[in-house]
Amino acid sequence: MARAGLTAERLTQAAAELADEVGFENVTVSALARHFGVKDASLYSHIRNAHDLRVRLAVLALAEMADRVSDALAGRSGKDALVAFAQAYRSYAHEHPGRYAAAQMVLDPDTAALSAASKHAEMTRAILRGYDLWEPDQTDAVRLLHSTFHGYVSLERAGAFHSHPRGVEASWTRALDALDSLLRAWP
Amino acid sequence: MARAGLTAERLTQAAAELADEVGFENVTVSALARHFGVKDASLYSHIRNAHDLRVRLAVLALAEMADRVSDALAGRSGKDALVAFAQAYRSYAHEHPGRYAAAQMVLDPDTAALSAASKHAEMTRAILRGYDLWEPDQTDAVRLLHSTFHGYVSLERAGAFHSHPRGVEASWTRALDALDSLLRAWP
DNA sequence: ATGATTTGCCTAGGACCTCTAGGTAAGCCT
DNA sequence: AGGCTTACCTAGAGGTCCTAGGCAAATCAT
Repeated sequence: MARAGLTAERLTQAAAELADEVGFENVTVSALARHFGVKDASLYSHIRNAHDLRVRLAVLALAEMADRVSDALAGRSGKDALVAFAQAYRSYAHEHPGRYAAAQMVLDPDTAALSAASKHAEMTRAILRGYDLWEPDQTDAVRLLHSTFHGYVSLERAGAFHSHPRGVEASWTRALDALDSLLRAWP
Repeated sequence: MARAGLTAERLTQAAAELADEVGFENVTVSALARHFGVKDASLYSHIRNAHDLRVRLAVLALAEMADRVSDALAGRSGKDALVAFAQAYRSYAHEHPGRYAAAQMVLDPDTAALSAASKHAEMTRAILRGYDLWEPDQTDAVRLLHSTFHGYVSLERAGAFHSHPRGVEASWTRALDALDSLLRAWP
């Protein structure tokens, strides 16, 4: 009997691919075991339980997003940075719907602190260096940007914008224009 | 043996209460059957399956939200309407977290069309009558507002804002100010 | 190389959820 | 009171989650 060579990392990676294929809610211990050709019980020496698996997946997704956004942001500032951030964020969500859904999990504070979630807020803050904003306006703006990006992507995926013919892409571009002008003239 | 007097409506209502208590993902056919003191199988003459139950719950939540927002909007315009809409939306999400989560379900196009989801976009559009916006800017603005409201509430519930001491309430108020000024000077 | 230890995957099995098929009895109608 | 509809039942199959305990493969010590 050859061993499958399972590790928590390989399981998490496979779970991420599975999530993008069949949706985050269908990432189950059983499905993952089937994928590796082993029995369900075999996974429990690598992961604590199903929730643990999903948390690991969420942490992976958060790290990947942070990397992408970080790359996109390099060497840019002002509106250039804003648009680059937004595109990187949205394209990740489109390419990896399952991982993106995982990244929205409610993590307990300890896990969240260790994850790349904090890096995210930090990078949003970096965008604002190109604008004339200082605390506490900066924090308010970070929250507004994050909310809008997440909200847009999540409504888009839920099909909330299909009822109207206006192109989703066009509205997105206009939203970024609007946010840019808002940041330049913060009330 | 007295009958429990189940109907699809009573089941949906109970499911809504259950969702707010234990979370949308824990609304199961079994839990609902336990609540009424009947066997699981008894529910299947009223609902088609577990997914059907959740869809009914989502439709209920969408209708409730539409009612609330509609009430809040009555007789207001401009920033007054914007703030009223936003407060109604956010307070519903806070008071009924389980139903709000249900309302985010991806509904198939037919169900979505029949539900109050369309009424939602229509009302957002009503806000904009107080501002000087016309198509296609109006649609873009509707999408931006909806995204921001949903994004803020959903990140707030996920605990994304806890990492920073700045009050979540203060940022929300500032976000509404910002959106108002954005709508008044749409680029 | 051989024996000892660790560790990866196994079987067995319990608890819970979903859903179908078919049966019994409660309530309504005439 | 008899008949019809329908609300709820029992029985049971199949899936997911997870624990306990066992065997064997890989790794390490001698």
